[in-house]
Amino acid sequence: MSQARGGNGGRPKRPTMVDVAREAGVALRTVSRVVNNDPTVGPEYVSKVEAAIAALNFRPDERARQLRTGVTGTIGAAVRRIAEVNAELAAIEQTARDCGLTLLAASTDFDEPREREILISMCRQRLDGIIVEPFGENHAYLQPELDAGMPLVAMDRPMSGVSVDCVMSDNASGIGIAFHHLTQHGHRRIAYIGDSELVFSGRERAAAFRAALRAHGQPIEGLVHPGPINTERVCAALDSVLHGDDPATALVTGNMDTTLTALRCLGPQAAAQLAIVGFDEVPLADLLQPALTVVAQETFTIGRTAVELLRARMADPSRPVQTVVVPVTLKVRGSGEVRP
Amino acid sequence: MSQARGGNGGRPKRPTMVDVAREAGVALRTVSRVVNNDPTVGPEYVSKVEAAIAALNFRPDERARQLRTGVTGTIGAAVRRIAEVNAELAAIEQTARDCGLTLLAASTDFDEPREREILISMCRQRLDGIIVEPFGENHAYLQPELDAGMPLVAMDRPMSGVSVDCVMSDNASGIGIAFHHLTQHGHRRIAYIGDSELVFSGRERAAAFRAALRAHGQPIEGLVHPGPINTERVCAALDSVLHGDDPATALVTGNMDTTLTALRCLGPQAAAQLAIVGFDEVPLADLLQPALTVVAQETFTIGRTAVELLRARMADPSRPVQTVVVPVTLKVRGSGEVRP
DNA sequence: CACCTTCGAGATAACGTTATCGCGAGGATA
DNA sequence: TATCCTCGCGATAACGTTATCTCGAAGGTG
Repeated sequence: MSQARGGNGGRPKRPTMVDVAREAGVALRTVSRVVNNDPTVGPEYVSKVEAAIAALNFRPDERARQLRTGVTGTIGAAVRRIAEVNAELAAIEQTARDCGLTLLAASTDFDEPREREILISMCRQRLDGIIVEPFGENHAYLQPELDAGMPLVAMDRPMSGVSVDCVMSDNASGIGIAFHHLTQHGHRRIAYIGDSELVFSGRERAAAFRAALRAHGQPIEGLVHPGPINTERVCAALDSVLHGDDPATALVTGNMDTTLTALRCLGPQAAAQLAIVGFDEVPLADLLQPALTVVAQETFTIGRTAVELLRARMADPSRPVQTVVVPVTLKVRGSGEVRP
Repeated sequence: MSQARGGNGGRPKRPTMVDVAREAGVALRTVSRVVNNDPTVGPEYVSKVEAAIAALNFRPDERARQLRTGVTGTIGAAVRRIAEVNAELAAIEQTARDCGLTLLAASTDFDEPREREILISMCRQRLDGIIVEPFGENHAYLQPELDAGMPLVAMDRPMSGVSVDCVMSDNASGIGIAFHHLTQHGHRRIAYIGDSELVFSGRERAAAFRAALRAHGQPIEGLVHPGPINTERVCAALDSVLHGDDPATALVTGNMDTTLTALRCLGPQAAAQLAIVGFDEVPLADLLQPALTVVAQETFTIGRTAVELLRARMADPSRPVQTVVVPVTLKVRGSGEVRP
C-alpha cells in the first residue's frame, strides 16, 4: 500500500490539482490559489484545500508551472569544473540562493563541443539566464539565443563572436604586482611560466609580463614561457630558466595548475630556494614550506558580480553591455620573499 | 532588428512548433516528428521543416516535452558542497553524462533546513532521481515521495527514517588499516581526533578506533577525541594527547577537515615529528613535508555506484533496497612512517 | 477489378499548471 | 426597494510539446 502504483506497472501516478480539487470539493482554480497563497481565498476553503493536499500528499509539478508562467526561476552556470575548488561557483550558488534562484551547474571540462552542448541544452530548458566561463574560441552560434532574449554573462574571460556582459580579473595589474614585488625583494632575473597564449588569460598575462620586463629594461628572451600545462613542458621551461648562463632567481607562475606543476617539478629543496609568486590562489598554500605567496583573484566578488550582471540583464534586456574588471591582491606568505 | 521583440516590451516571444509548421506548410505533428528524428517522414518534408527551423531559429522547449512525456532526463545530487574538491560529485557528473542524463547539483552546506528545501524542490521538479549525501537526522518526510515513486540513493551515509539504497566507504576497515599501519611502524600510543559522534561517519570511525585500541590491549582513556571540527577543539585535543604523562607518538585524523586543522595547529616542525595517517584524501597531500599518508576512499567508485544504484532503481522501482560498501586503501607517502 | 494492407501525414486530445473572464451573493447607497 | 460595486469562487482557455487516432493514397494480391 505504501507503494501504491497506477495499474500500468510503470511509475505510480501522482495526484494533481484536479485530484486535490475533487477531494476538497472545490474548483481547480481555488487549489491553485491556495498553493500560491492568494489572499482572496476564504479561510474555510484554505483549510479544506490544505487538508486535501495533506491527505493526497500532493506536490505541485514545477514543470507545468514553468511552462505556463514562462519563467523557470533557474539560472545555469557552465564552468570548467564543478566538484573542484571553485570559489566563483560557490559565490554564484550563494548569490543565486539569496535571490531565490535555483542554480543548474555543469562542467565544460575544457572541451569545446561539450561546452556548446551544455549551453544549447540550457537554452532548450529555457533557463532564466546563463553564466558561462567561456572556453571555445567562437560563440557566434549563440547569437540566435541572445536575439531571442536569453540573458548571458561571461565570467573570467570575454566571449568572441557575440557581445555580452563580462566580469573578469585585472590580469595585467596582477602580473605587474607580482613582478614589482619580486624586484622589491632584490630580484633582477625574473621568469614567467604560464598557460598557452591560445587561451585569453594566458595571452593577457604573458603580454603583461613582457611589458613588465620591458619597463624594467630587461631582455625578454628566455624568460617568458607560455604554453600547454603539462609536466614535460613546465619542467623543460624551468630547466632552461634556472640552468642557463644568467639563471633566474625568481619565478612568476601564470595560473594555479602551472604553480602546482612547477612545485612538483622543482621538488621541496629547489622550490624553497627560488622566489615564487603564483597567479591565483592555491588550496593549502599556507601549509607549504615556505608558504606560497600568490596574486589572489577576488573570486567571490567575480561570482557575485556575474549573478548581479545577469540579474540586471534579465530585468532590462536592452541595457548596454558592460564589462566589469575586478582588482587582484597580493597575498604575502613567504615564497615570494625569498632573497636572490 | 537583431533584438526583435514582441510588442509587449517583455521578453521576445520565441517561435514554437506551430510557427515552424506554418512556415513550412506542414502539420504540427510533422514538425514534432522531424525534431525527434522519426524515420517515417518523407525526405521532402524533412528538408522543408528543417529549413523552417533554421529560418525561425526554432529551439524546442524542453519543459513542454518533459511535461508531456513525464521524464526530465535529469537527476539531482544534493551534496555537502559543489565548488569544492569532491571526486564523488565529479564521478556522478561523468557517469550521468555517459548515461545521457543531465545533472542538477546543489550544496546542502551542512544545513538541515537547506537540505530539506533542496530535496523538496527536486521532487517538485519531478527529477528522474536523486542522489543525496544525507546530513539531517531524520528523513521520514521523504516517505511520501518514495511512495510516489521518486528514486533516491544515499551516498556516504545511510538515511534514517526511510529505507533507501546506499553506497558508502568501509569506515571500520579504514580505521583498522590506519591503526595497524602505525603499530607496524613501532607505535604503541596512538591517538584519534575526528568528527563529532553526532554524525554517522564520526560515530563509526570513533567506534572502530576504540575497537582497535581494545584489540591491542591499549587503554582507551585520553586517546579518542571525537567532536566538532574547529581550531580550538582540535588544538586542545592535540595538546592533551601530546603533552600528557604518556604522550602519543602517532595520530589518526578522522576526516579531511580534521587532518588540515590538525596540521595547522601543529605547525610544520611538530607535524614532521608526529606520525600521522589521515582518513580521506587531501588535496596537495604529496606536496607537504613529509607528504601525507592517508586512508583513501574510492571516491570515484562511490559516485559511479551511486548513479548505477539510482539507474537500477529507476528501471525497477520494486527491486530490493541495497547497501554497497566500498573498500578503502592506504596511500603510503611519508607522514605515517615516522618512527616513534 | 475488387479488396486488403501499408505507409505517411494531419487533426486533436492530452500533460498539470496559471491567467482571464464571468457570475452570483452580499453590502452600501440613493 | 432598486441599483451598483465589490468580493470570492468557478469555468475554461491557454502554455508548447508528444501520443493517439483518423484518413487518404499507393501498391500488392486473389
